[in-house]
Amino acid sequence: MESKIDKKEKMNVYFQSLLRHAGFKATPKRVALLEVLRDAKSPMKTEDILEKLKRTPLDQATLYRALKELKEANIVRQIDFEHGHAHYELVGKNDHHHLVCVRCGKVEDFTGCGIEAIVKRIAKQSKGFGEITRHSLEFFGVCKACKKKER
Amino acid sequence: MESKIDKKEKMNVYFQSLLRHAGFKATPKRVALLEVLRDAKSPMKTEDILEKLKRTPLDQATLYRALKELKEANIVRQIDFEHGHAHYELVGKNDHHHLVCVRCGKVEDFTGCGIEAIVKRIAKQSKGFGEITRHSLEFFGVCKACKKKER
DNA sequence: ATCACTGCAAAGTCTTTGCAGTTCC
DNA sequence: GGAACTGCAAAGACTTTGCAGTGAT
Repeated sequence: MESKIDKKEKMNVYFQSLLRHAGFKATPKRVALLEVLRDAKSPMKTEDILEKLKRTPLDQATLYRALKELKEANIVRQIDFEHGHAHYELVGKNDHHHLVCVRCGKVEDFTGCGIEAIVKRIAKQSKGFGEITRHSLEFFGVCKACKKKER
Repeated sequence: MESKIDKKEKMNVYFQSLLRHAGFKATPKRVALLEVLRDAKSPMKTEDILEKLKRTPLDQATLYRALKELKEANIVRQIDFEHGHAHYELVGKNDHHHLVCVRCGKVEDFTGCGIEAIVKRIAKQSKGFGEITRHSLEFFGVCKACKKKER
């Protein structure tokens, strides 16, 4: 179990340095926030982030401010699952999207979608845009569990 | 100019029949709403829809209710440009997405992105999802006009 | 010591709901 | 006539802002 502790410690240092390099102060709360996002299995909504941070309570205003700045620094990504509120995840690999169940909200990751070629083609074909920096791509459907309950 | 009038008249009839076939009543307000969306050059926010409908004033609650039902009937599509509010457009061709300028909000259409192959592959590879009904795909960048103003 | 960060309370924006009255079929 | 639609007012959900105090470098 020592290795697990070590890992967490190392990650703290990593997040501290990540924050400092982006021009932020490496406060315990921001490090804790990044740890929560790191440990999430899918993008989180603010309510769940605050719940997870109950040991280092964080004000919602502070959370929203931190998330906004982390987004601008490209450390955190905001995602819209059409649930009426935003979800957030750490920026990791780029080619990484989601399948969302429209019934139960379940989210499954999908990597390697190979959309880069499309992005390149669009950038070339577009008359008004010279630069495409980012794209949103989420898939919506019905998961097998919900499909089963159908009848 | 008569042909233009004819077209509008025909479209009224078309929208009326569209509404009725979907199980709605073909009220003048709903037809007018669909006409506004039809005439839009890019997806509209509710504020602009209400402004366009000033000749047949529509309550915002009624608008939101109508849009919700039209979405469920797959007559209207809701789109997220990350502007803090939803945009709506008529469902037309399916393979149709947008380039959004993150500075000025300008929207350019893009057709023929060819994502169907990706969707098929994802549906096949996914363990938990048997059915993918829809996807969101928007591109964000900086338009040439904003790029010019940069220095 | 300074400037970023934080909490608290309030406000802001977009969207939804309850209910009574109206309109379409 | 009845179910769907509408307007009005209020509430609800999510997010942002102002300001005074705290903490990291």
